[in-house]
Amino acid sequence: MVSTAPDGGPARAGAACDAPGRAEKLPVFVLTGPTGAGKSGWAERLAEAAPVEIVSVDSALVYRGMDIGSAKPDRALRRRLPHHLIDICEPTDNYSAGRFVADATAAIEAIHARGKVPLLVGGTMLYLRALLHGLAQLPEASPEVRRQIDERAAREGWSSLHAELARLDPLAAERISCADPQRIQRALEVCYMTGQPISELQRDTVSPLKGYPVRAWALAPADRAVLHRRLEARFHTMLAAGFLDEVRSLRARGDLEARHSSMRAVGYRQLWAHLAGEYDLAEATRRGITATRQLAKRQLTWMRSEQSLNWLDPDISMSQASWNRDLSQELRELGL
RNA sequence: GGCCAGGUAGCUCAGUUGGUAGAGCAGCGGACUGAAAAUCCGCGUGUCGGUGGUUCGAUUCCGCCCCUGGCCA
Repeated sequence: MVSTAPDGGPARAGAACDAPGRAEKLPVFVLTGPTGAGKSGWAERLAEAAPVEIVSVDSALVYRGMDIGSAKPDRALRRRLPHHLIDICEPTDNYSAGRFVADATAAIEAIHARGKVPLLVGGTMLYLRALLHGLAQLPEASPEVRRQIDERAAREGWSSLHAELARLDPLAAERISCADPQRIQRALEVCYMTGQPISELQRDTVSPLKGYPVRAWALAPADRAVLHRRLEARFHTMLAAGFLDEVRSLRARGDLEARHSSMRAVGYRQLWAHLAGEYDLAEATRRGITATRQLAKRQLTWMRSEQSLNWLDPDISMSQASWNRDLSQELRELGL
């Protein structure tokens, strides 16, 4: 039995919001949406007008040195308006949903303690769901256990490991495809480390945000073709801004490899492969744009299943202004 | 102008000894609990370039025409 990480569970989440003299908990705002929809710009405008601080919900922005290809808000902007959970680890690290929940919960509490409202901005939907709906108390990834599982997979094949999972945790095996190595590995890892089936451990989870009034919006063009055009243009803009050099210097560090999860991010992965000689720049560009579209599509699938979202179309003029006005008004009524 | 090779899904192509066709990619939908910008699952009707002929039946065989690429003039 392995002890779970001190993730800051539900018990801790309640404490910081009991700001002195305030009976009601301060709200948490969420602005999500597919990549390229314009979330950052909207968040920036609101943060200029209202007492909110931005908390990034993004699995790529956490990494230092990944700026252009991740469309990271620049330093000047971050100096002017506080942003949290950006540049908090090295691209050689493996950041995770568990670390995000801990970090985001701490950031939210700190912002509330300052008498401000956190504005969660980003499109990493696993992270957002983990925050909104909770994450089970599970052990962190163990490189050693994963290495052993990988070795067995190389010898016996993943279907054999899926069969083992079916013995140890029939429920999980039923949910997980025998062609999905990543989930088979994780489920087995948890079984080995805790002696319990992951499906059992996942059974009851509590949101770290339980008790906070949450207001959530999704920013997305109603027309998918509009988003596609924007994503293609943005990829070319990134290249013109030095994206390829950025990836070149990440490779030049010498300690990063294609297998690191940071280097599997959209765009980085394809430019890395190009620099490794797998295909030319035109092909890398084509593939990068395709991968971006596919990412946006997967994000939208998550968002459709999230009931609490209010949908906004960035192309309807004046809607941003009225959104700003409404929220600023709401915050004034809270005495902020 | 002549010869050759092609013209089949948005793209690259396979195939039908004549019974109106299927892969990869793209796209679309879905799943998702410490790698999540990850990892997986599902979805294939398209005048088979046009037109005439042979045939019960033509995308398939034959004639003519159009388009693309190559070679020769």
